Amino acid sequence: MPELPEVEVTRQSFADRIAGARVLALHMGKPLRWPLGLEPTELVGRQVTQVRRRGKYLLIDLDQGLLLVHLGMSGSLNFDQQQGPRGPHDHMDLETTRGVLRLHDPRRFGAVVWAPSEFSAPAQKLLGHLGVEPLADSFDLHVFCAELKQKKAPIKQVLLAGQVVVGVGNIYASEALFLSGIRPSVKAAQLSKPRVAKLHTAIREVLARAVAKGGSSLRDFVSAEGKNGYFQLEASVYGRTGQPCRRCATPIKQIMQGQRSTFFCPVCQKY
DNA sequence: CCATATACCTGGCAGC
DNA sequence: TGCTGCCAGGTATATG
Repeated sequence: MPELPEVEVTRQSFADRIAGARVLALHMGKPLRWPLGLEPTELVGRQVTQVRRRGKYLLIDLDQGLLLVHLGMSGSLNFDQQQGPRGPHDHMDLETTRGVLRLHDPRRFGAVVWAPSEFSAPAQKLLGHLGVEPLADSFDLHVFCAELKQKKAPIKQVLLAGQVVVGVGNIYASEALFLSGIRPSVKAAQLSKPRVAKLHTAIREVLARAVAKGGSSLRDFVSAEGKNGYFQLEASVYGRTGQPCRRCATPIKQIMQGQRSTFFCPVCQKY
């Protein structure tokens, strides 16, 4: 489900409300991708100081240590004063003095991992190799260009890998490549500087616009406030196999790259 | 080190 | 109606 925009929208929907809360209890459901890494009772009494995001990870900072939360493919967070009874797919309840943060994740590709600091081994195992934040000023065109020059894999897969730039998942990779007129199968190193400049702009625009619109609602995404997003209503290529390109009316093509579907317009994306 | 395949898990849907 | 197979927003890990 969640790419950078959905994770960021989720963060914004509860960060201010949970900041300052004290942990009353932590209940975990079925096993997630990785074990929590400490006894849940150890967290009782700790204070939530802030909620940050790094790539698709949420960092819930406590006055001592932090929780790394990943939504995987099907996860969503809900923060409310009172929650109903836990369902079969609710795998974390973080009870605090301000409300309960609940993780709902049917496929359980998500994770909640405790780390003593963001620089500790358990945190760095997950965060250490991540690329630059696309919406930050540090996403520099010239650095981006230089990094792509060293990658001979197809540009779509380089974007998805997250080692150059984070947060671009399967939906937004296809969308950004359409906006910049790039064929997803082109090797990253082959892209011209002007073309990379278009891609750099497209990534920022598509992600920022999706955040502003509340994320995508393919299937079941909802923010922690229960609102759903509207981005899918205007996807240019994602999920539009065979439908006419919005710009030139040519049928959108679908191919497989690294076991993942890619969507593109064969006429508008030639570079 | 690099690029690609695999594994994790459940639900929804198309096709028979 | 009910079964089967395939597909789904991610990414660490294994494999070549």
